[in-house]
Amino acid sequence: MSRYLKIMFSLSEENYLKSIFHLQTISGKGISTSAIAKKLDTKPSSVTDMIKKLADKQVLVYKKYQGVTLTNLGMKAATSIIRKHRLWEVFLVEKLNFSWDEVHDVAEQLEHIKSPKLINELDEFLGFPKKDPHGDPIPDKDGNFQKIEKRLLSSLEESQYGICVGVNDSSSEFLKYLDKHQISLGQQIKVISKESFDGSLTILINKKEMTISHKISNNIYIQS
Amino acid sequence: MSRYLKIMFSLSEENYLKSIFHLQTISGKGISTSAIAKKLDTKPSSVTDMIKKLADKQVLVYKKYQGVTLTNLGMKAATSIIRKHRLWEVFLVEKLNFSWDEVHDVAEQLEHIKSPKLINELDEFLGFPKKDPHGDPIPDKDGNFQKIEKRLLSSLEESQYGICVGVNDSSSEFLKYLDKHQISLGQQIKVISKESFDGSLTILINKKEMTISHKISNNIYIQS
DNA sequence: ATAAATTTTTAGTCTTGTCTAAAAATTTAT
DNA sequence: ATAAATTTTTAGACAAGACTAAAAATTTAT
Repeated sequence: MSRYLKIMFSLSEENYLKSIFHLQTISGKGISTSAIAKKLDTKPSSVTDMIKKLADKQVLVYKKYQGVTLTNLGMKAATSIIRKHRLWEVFLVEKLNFSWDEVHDVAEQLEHIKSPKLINELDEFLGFPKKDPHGDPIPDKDGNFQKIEKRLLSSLEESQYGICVGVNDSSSEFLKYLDKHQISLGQQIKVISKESFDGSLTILINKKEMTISHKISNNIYIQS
Repeated sequence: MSRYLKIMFSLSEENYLKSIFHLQTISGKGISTSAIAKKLDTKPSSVTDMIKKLADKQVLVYKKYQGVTLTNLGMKAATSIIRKHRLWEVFLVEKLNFSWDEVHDVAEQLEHIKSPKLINELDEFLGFPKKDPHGDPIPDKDGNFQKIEKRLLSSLEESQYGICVGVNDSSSEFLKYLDKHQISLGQQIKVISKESFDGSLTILINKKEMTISHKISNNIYIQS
């Protein structure tokens, strides 16, 4: 048997776990109180309180003033929430006519529904998708997911190219920008020139040339 | 315009609204504090507190010691929650292989998801169903739903018959009982004899005779 | 290496929704 | 019609999760 009892998490606890997981996949190190506070749009003092609760529940390791790290248990819990979030996103886009910039808020709610049968049946219903509408990998039932080696578009040099495979910023504003300029997943992007002064790129996409700022290219993931 | 601002309800408030609505459709009169407490498995004192809050929000009328009645606003809010609950039940049974005794707990969670687009798209995706898996009518976008004139099986007399159109008790135990004895929606049921002493019925269903207690026949709805 | 700035934690408060115990009102019974 | 039983409300407390303000620890700067 893999576990004796399923620990239950409150809505708030789940949001903390998810945020810490995301911060951890980017920055490796122990995650600071203030980083979590910023991500969750709350106060550092509130984070300290919650961190203690989660440490008691064995999902993370906490040493005063030194930030936190998820334990294996915490990683599993976080992955399970992310699996739910991304499967619901696929459902919303593929079955319910949502566009990729509309799914996030609803998926944030749906990810907290507790029912193992629900999520596994949904997975099957959707044909066991491997990626969500933003190109992010969907963990399977056991929490495993393919690490796609992706780079930021901003890291490409002149005359290099790649396929757009994901976005870093999933905000509605950014996704609408991409739609407006007809940039979507799976498209080939070639760098025509790179401006060293401000990092802006002139790219070839859809047989059209366009110039994008560093802020844009720094939020688009590509694969070679 | 039908309204200027959409009032938001907490999870708890929504559960109160739904319970009061259900109690009101059965017993007509003002709903007592203790009836609500029983339905929600909570204490009367807690109910009094919540009732005051809901009265402030104009969704019900409350006079001390006299029970409560939903206002039109409250009816609308309750109907909207019931619409969501029943649509999700259809989804679970028709798309995700849930049986009718498994849907309730999950639908209780899903009914609180807030997104008008989500529920209207789901409605369309399911082909605008008119009834949920237990035979209960699904309110449309505007809150209207067909009142099906249904009677309790227990009210039938000898040699009368009807079609099974719904259940009063949606508990998993009761639904499993029905499954085990092959009683399902749409089936014809004929009363062979009625025992006046304990109200038990001998019925003909599926070309088979069987005897059921009053408690069972009092939880099955039929239509002539 | 010590002072200044920043970050983190603590202590105490607030809100939501619940509870218990006791008081008040209502209903039922004699 | 008054007493007894029941129901409802009030008052005060508690847990979760957040906040503010102040104290403590750490990091940065001189």
